[in-house]
Amino acid sequence: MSNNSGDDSLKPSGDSSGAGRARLQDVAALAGVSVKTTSRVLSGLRTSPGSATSVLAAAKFLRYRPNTIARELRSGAVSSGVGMIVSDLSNPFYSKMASAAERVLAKENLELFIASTNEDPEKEEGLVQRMLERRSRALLLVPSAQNHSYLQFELALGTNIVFLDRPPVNLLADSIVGNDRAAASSAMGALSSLHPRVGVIGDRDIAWTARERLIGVRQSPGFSEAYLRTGAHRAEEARSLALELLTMNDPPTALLGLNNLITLGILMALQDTGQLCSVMGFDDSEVLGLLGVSAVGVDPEKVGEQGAMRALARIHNPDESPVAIVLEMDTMTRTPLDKPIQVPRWADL
Amino acid sequence: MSNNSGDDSLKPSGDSSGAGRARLQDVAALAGVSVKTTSRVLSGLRTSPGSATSVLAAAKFLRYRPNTIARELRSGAVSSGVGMIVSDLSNPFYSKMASAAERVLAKENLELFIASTNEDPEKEEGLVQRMLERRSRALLLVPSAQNHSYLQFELALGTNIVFLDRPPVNLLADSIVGNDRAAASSAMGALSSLHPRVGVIGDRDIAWTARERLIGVRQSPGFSEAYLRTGAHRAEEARSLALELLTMNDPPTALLGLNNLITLGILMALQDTGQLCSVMGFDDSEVLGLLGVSAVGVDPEKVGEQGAMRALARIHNPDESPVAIVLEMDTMTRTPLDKPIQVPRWADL
DNA sequence: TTGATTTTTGACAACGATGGCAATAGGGTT
DNA sequence: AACCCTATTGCCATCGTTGTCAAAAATCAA
Repeated sequence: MSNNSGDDSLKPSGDSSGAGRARLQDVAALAGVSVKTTSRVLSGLRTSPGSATSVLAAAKFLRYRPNTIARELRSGAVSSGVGMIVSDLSNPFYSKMASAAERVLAKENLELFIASTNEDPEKEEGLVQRMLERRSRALLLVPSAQNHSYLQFELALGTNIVFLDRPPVNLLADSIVGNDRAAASSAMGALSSLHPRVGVIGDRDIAWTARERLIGVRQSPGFSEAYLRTGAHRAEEARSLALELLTMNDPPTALLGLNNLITLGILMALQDTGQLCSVMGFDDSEVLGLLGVSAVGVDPEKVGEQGAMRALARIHNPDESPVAIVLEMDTMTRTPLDKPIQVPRWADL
Repeated sequence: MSNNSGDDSLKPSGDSSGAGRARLQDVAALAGVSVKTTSRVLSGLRTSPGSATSVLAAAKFLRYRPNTIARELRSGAVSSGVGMIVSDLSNPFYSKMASAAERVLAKENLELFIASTNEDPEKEEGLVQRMLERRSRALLLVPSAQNHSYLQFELALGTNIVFLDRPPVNLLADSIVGNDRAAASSAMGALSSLHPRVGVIGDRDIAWTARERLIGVRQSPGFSEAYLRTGAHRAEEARSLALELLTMNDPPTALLGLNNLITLGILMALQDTGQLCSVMGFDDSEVLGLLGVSAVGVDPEKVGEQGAMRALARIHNPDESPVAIVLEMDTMTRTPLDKPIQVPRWADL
């Protein structure tokens, strides 16, 4: 009852670093009960009302905050965090994905660590390893690398890995992707049934989505290599490539942008030349909505949400076999595809 | 030398959960040295070449990965993660901020946890507490709450907290904010010197930035309450409010949007009515650039970057006194402010 | 060869929390 | 009053890693 006289191992004091924070032991000493009882009260297990009140009072007085690190170590060194690795967090496409995932995970009291590869495949494995060293409960991965066999061992160890937007290569794991190839094919088909010459601008072929879209476009009747330009990664690069196409002798009367930044570049080019041209783009956004540009793509929020749910499902039922979810891509038709897009040329004013 | 016969406490086996991962102890046993020597080799401390090679080989063979949780617990229960709490990760303004912070922190091998309050002040304290329970090295906070005295104690304990975009209330802590009031005032001044009637659309006054911008606008000569509408939080709400102003008997000839989503709503309204109207907006974005809308604001990447750097500085030198950095807001003039903005009315086609 | 010095090593204890289990206190029944 | 049964409690070990410190081994000088 009164072992609070002659205390010994109380070491918290005014150290400049993280010290000074109350530990369970400190709360126990103040409340006059054992550490274990304190732990029990704070985790809501059965205790006598007496110890409950004194422990709660002591905890409040000392502003006790449990130490997640210690708790996680004790309970099997499994973190309550989920790692997410995206290729570029500043791209709204991925940040929306991250946001949706965060929203889903927060409901289950799981936190989200985020890291960005900046499309550097070399960086991917390093970041993945760091997430694994943290013993994340799951990993949401927008892969940049071309080979994921390095994850085989982790997967066998029971790590939950979900691939977002792009499937794993040489690995059997959960994935949420869109049917990029078919969507690209049908977008190209729709445009080329209305236009004699359709220009296509594509990304560097680092990402799976970029490659799939290219394949789809090439498969479509009406496609011509002469009107294809690839290698654009930022909007500015796409702008130059679009200008190349638009200044040809027989310029295309429609342009297809194979991702959101590229489509932006196309619009900039149209603004530069003032040409009349239909446009269609991958990955919808506010700009496209406002300018009436038709778009095709998956909703990144849906990918993030489904990915997070997939991870939760796997956490709760680890022995399920991998599921590959393919989301249908929605086409949003705004300006009819035979009509040109108007981009205001404000710089002339 | 050969204590690998008659091993005892080796417990990793085919458990379905996180078990099965090699521990330092397993590597040590295989390499035939003590746990401590193993630890030393792996952290690059001086050892004999012999133990170094055998340990490294064993670690590689067993695919050993250090356990960050245990490591952090041992070294003072301080995490190598930095927490970031934003109001809305799906808003590009904040995701760019987060992206820039992540980039800076990654260079120092610090990870980033992200959580979103969705502008709910109630949620803020809970999320902050969870980050603190993780013993984050620092906290980057875009605050929603109106009072931060609850952080006084944490600050005294040596937690590094940096406020981003909005300053702390009732607390002395590092902050990186813009001079919203002055910028709003001068934007309003610029517009009203050219236009007889300037309409202003503002946010709900939950955020400090929203309140400051309103104050600035009100202080400016030429301001009229009759042409102010507030309470817009999403683009759609701003669109309705803008329509209200545009359908008045004496509609404004210029509109000022007090944040990025609002300005988007204004553009949608102009598209609806087809009216000629100048526009200026807070927080620059691609849409505004493409449509030639002038903008004023801080670069969110700069806020994120500076905030992260501030946190790093404080981690390295904890006894520094709090610094409040005020970033000048840049004005980006595109379409001259007396000229109307053209928003293509594609829906009529 | 001996002793002094340096290098390399391993036993042990910690970090802060929780699970297992035995000890104790409390309450009820005969 | 003696018993049993349950509710409550506290001791100890443990999670995986690293700091401390002293022992052991290797190196060097005389």
